[in-house]
Amino acid sequence: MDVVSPELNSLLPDEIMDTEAIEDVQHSQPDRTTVSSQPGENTSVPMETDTPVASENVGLCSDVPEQTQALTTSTDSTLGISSESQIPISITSTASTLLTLKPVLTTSIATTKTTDSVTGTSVTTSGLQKLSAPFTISPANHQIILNKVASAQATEAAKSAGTSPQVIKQEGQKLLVTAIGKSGQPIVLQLPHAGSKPGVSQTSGETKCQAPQFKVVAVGGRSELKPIIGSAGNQVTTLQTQQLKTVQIAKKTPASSAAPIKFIITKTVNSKGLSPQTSVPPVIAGRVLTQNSPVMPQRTISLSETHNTSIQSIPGKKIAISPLKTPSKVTVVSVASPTSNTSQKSVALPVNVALGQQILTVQQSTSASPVKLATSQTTAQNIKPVQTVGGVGSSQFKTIIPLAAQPNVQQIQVPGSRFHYVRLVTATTASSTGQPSGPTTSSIQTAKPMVVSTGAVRMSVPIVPAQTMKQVAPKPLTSAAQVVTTTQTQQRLIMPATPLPQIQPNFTNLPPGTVLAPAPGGGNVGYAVLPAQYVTQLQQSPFVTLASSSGFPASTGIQTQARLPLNGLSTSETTSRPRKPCNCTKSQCLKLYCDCFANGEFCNNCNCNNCFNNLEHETERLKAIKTCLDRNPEAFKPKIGKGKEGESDRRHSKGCNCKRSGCLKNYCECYEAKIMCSSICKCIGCKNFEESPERKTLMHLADAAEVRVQQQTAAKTKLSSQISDLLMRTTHVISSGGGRLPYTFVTKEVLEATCECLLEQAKKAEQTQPQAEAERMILEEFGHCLMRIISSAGKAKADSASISC
DNA sequence: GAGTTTGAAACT
DNA sequence: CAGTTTCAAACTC
Repeated sequence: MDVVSPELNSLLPDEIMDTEAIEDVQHSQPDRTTVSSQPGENTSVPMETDTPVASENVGLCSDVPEQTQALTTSTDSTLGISSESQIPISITSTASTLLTLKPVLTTSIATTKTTDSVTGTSVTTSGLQKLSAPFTISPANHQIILNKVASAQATEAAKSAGTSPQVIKQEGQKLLVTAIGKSGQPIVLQLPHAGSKPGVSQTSGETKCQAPQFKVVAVGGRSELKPIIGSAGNQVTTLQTQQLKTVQIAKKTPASSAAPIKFIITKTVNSKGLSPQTSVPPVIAGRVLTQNSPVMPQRTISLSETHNTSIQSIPGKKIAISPLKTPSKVTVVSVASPTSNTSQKSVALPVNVALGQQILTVQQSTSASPVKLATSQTTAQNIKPVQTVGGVGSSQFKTIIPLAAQPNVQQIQVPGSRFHYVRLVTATTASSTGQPSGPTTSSIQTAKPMVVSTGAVRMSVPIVPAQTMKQVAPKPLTSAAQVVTTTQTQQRLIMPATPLPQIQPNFTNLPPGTVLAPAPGGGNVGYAVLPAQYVTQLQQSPFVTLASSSGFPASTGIQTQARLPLNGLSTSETTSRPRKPCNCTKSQCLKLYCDCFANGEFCNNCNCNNCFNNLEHETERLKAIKTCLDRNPEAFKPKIGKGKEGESDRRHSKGCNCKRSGCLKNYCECYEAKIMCSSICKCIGCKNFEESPERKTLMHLADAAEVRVQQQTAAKTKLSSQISDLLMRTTHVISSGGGRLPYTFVTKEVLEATCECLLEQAKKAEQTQPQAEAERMILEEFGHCLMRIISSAGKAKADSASISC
């Protein structure tokens, strides 16, 4: 995948490549630089859909009106992140994050330049949420460490970097990082060195020469650093991931110092070229539809649409995604790579999050692009690995995405991708259109499919105003892209963010499917946590689906397809074992008694009564979640996690309390998770330990039973195959006529004739004595009849053959 | 399938 | 924190 070169950018239509759209926010809206956006501020402008051009690039742009959250390097070289004591950073991660940036690659960062001085590179992420996650900055190393969960780790990391950790709180500086990474994957934003002072203080000339930089370092693994360096001089250095995925920040060189700095962040995701084996070409989501006018209805533009042809026609499959005439909007692109081997994986879809004012463009690029990629991890800045981000041992895929003021979330599902993409939709906008949307509505205001061309995979993403989105069937696209609309029932995957000010929990504790609104006065940000099963759906479904925020039918199959790692089991383990439907009768599925609820899933195809664990009872559900979290902040974390440091085995986080089962029945959570009890268990009469003879016996029995089952299954399969094969042959023979079996000639007429012959013979035999002789005569006659039948059959076969010849 | 057992979750 | 109750899954018949 090529990165659009500056030259090429200049040739591109402004609406596409105009990086100026990523404008100097401070200039135009200086007062917006603070994070705290007032509620309702964003609501007027709906987020547009981005439609990527069919290419290997992934671009995602989301615009958030009036809300700028930019992290800029200040003149004093301190990093500030803005407003309200909390840094607007959204980090999503859990052990398995939906929008997951693979350990290696990871970070999707929306950056935009905020200062017109330009030199300073500012990293802006938009729409961010409150930073509940610890955020530390290491001035010495010019690093910002974002930690999702505990700050202790961040602190340590900062210390390891040689500096004391700092909390960034600087007015006017906002940082949005939409980084979705696995837990344990810290994201480090590396700032320009203090000495270089790339910030506002620099002159334009300095800008050009010195190339103010901002570095985004995504730490994929605990030990991996993925720094991304963006410079003003059209050069971006990216530490490439093992998967050859690159995050690039292309910056259009300003013609003059006065010109705003434009950034294009390009990230190569599963680029075809890089992963030729990939069966599914990378997805490009490319084009972000932004609206300048608050009243504009949402639009989804298909990638195949003609207005994108300019992009598509670009050789090298270069995609330039830029804010469409929305200078002050930010598109946050989340690009993640699912697994370490994900270079093989096909699809990465940009996340379109309606958050900031600035648009970040993500593109795939190749080495040929103006963006330079550096594979060396030893960048000028010492990047210290930081602690994990996200819940430890969290096995659930969760994505937390900042939401706009009155956000509604639409989910984008990408086949073949483990990422979940969420589109946030301002509800008020939808209502402002005055057009109620209904099922199968295809109007622009109500539902317009976004098509993402992924090469072999095409996705149709209906985007519908959240509040009016009820059972909106995806509209088939008739564009040249030949997008096929899924016939699958529209699924609502994410709950609209409703005010839930009290909830300021650790994000990792939130169950998937939860959208949390910001605390009062905390700004227009909310959080969306997406269930992991969506990922599965992404992988299974050839389409991209945007989830509506309401009217989620219980019949949809999402919940039953849950693939969340359960009880510490790997995803693969759970993949083959769909979660059982619950049978709750009294809890309304809003207590942890309910497995669905406990796993952060909506009930679906369950047998529960009076179920409130669905989108139709969002309020109740959110309250229940809050209650659970109040009671136990770890309530939604996986119970099975890593043991103590150095222990490789999984173990129950709390331990069991079994008294009668000997911990050898599924009543025991340890046993159920196929792990042994540990010292933290309070069980009585435990037999679930390594040397336990009972346990060994049980295991042997279980193994034997499993083997038996497998054998039986294999036998059944084989038998079935043989029968099927036999039937196939028979059918073929019969249908061909050449091999008709004799019995097929025993027609009714033949039968009657035979019977007549036998009766006649019997009459004759009656006159014959003894009886044995009579029977012999009848049997002989029967033999003759059979011979005649067979003879006739043979003759017919011969005739048939001769005819066919 | 109904009834029992079990232990986590919820409650006091 | 401990004891009790509630709950739904696991289990038995």
